[in-house]
Amino acid sequence: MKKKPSARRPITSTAEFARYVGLARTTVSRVLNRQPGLKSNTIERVQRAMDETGFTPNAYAVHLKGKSTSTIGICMEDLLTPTAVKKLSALQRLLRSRHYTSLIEVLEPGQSQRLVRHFLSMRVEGIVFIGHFPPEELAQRIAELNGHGTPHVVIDHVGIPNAHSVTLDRAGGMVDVVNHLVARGHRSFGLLGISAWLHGKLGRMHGIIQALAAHRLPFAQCTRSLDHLHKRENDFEFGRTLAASFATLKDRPTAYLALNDAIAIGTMHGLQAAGLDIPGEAAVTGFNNQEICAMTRPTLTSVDQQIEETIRVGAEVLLGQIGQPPRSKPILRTIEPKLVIRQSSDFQLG
Amino acid sequence: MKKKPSARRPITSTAEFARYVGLARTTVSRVLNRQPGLKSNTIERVQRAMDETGFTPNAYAVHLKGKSTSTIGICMEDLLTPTAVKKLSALQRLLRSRHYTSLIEVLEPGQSQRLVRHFLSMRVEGIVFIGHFPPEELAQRIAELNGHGTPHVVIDHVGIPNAHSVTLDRAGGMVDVVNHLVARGHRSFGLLGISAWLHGKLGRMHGIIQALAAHRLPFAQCTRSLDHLHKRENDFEFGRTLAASFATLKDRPTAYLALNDAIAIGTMHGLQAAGLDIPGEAAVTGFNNQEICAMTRPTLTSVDQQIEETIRVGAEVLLGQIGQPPRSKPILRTIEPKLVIRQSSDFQLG
DNA sequence: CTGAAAGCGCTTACAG
DNA sequence: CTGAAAGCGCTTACAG
Repeated sequence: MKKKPSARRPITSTAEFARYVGLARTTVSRVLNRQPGLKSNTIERVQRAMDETGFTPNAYAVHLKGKSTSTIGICMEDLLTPTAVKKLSALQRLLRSRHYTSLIEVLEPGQSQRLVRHFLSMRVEGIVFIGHFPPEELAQRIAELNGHGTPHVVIDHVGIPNAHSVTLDRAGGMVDVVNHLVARGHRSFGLLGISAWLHGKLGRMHGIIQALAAHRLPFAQCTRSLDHLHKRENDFEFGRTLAASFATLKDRPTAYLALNDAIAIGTMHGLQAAGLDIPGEAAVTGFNNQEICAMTRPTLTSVDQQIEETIRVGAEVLLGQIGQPPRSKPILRTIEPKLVIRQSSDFQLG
Repeated sequence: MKKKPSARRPITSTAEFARYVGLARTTVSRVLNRQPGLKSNTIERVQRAMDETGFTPNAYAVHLKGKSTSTIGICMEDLLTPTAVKKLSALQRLLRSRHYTSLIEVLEPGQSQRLVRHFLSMRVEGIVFIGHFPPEELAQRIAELNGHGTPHVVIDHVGIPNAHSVTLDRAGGMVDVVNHLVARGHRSFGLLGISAWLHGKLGRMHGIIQALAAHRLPFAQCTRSLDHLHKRENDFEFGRTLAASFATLKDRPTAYLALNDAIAIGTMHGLQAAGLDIPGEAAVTGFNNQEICAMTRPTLTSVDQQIEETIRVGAEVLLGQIGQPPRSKPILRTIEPKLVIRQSSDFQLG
């Protein structure tokens, strides 16, 4: 039976604690820092006293004496999307295994400078940005960190000058999707939410164009977008209304490529509500490969972001900078996503 | 155009910084701490110099001088379930608005003492536990914190001795579910994953029994559980196989109450695969009211946890302890969940 | 506003 | 192992 912790004022300094144990402050410090040349009896006495009193050395004093903080700042766009959270979770676990503590903060609009200052005042050894941020603001922060010599890595956000970054090759993902659908006999494609030409060569649009060209399918004739007809607020609803509009078209596409899983699922609902069979009369694909893809009817083909790999590489890029001279050129690493074929597209046309 | 931050060694102390600004260290400290009686010109000079150099005062030194850390430790069971993440997100936002910094950690099995020590060494002003933990271990940590006089609150986990806690009235949620289904004409209920008699009066089972009794429906005759037939690994699959087994029963229940949304959705798949119409031939309800409930076919009736309210109350309980003498009796607050009726159960039986 | 000084709780040589 | 001492980067009276 463990002794009940005393309800009196807790011990707050090594001096007080050393008096309690009956050892010198120096000796206690040595035990706490696992230094060699100590009698096992002494170590035990200190351990026991720590259990009895619950004493913990003040981290602020420890680090003030020059000991590295072993702390990494993680700046999140939000904690709302499953992929963002998975990245955070994977990163935190990985950092923890390397004995780093994470300082996790969600960036509120316009607060990036304040947030980075907070991280710096906590003397973090590096900062990770996960998600999408106002580009000029992020660029400014990266410039400051580079000026400071504080390591960083930007995950997901492509195109920030002088930023070390890790990005998903979304183009490659769409190439796989298009190849798969073409192999299943599809020649006409509805694009849902993929109207923006983002991310240059790593962007979805680039991949779609590239893949179609490789099959000698003219992009303009083979693809159709109705994004302009509907407002995107709730992704699921957006997909549903898009699908409803597509369903009324005379020569409607046989395959539907959605920006993400929620839009894809909404699309399936919309098409099914219009009496269309999936995948018999229409193939649908999502993006992100959330758990939910296995729970829909039919199950949804999607593109997996390879989050573990992304985070592994991100951490490598970040930790590789610690204690090294600053790099002159930004590091750019690309992650290849992976197509996961499920029922919603797995049907051979005519 | 902002000046490019200098690439030279950053300024790391007020002494150095004061020299840079051309003011006394004392004066700089006063500006940083927004103390009165300073010329606006002086304040501006310091501000400008901070922008130029990116200098941030060392938080470890600041707090060592006795300034409160304004830090709260948040101990999460995991970051895997949407509800857990929503709670974390809401809590962090709320604490931030009160000018508290969050230290977020995920508890790895058996590491609770180490984690709490880490929080204490960071001199947090309180600790929040979110999720379910090994009860004896959590009880031990709570005892230690009480001994220390460190404020805490336990969210979700009921029954920890001497813990201040906020819990969902799951019984109340199930009462609402049962009342709703009885009103729709149901008299026989399949229980999916709800075989354990957890949480006493706040537990689901208690609510189901209570509600059935109020309608003079004998619990033993009216409910059926097949949980023992299948192993619960993946909740969705668990629901699917449970439903398949229920479908083979001669006198199968007309309504199905699932432990959570994933099981409910699996159940819908299983029942539909057996050719049953939902809600025409079987009603299904979930628990947690995740976004996904609006994306299934049919959409899923579920019980909303009222996360914002839970977190609001949790923060109130925690922050209310700071700077106050320790309470002799633990605070227990209950949150009432809210039934959200959707298609999966919204059908009047014969 | 300046400047010198004390002290927060540690770690780390140093001499015994 | 002990004990006295210096110093990390701050804040806060205190005298000018």
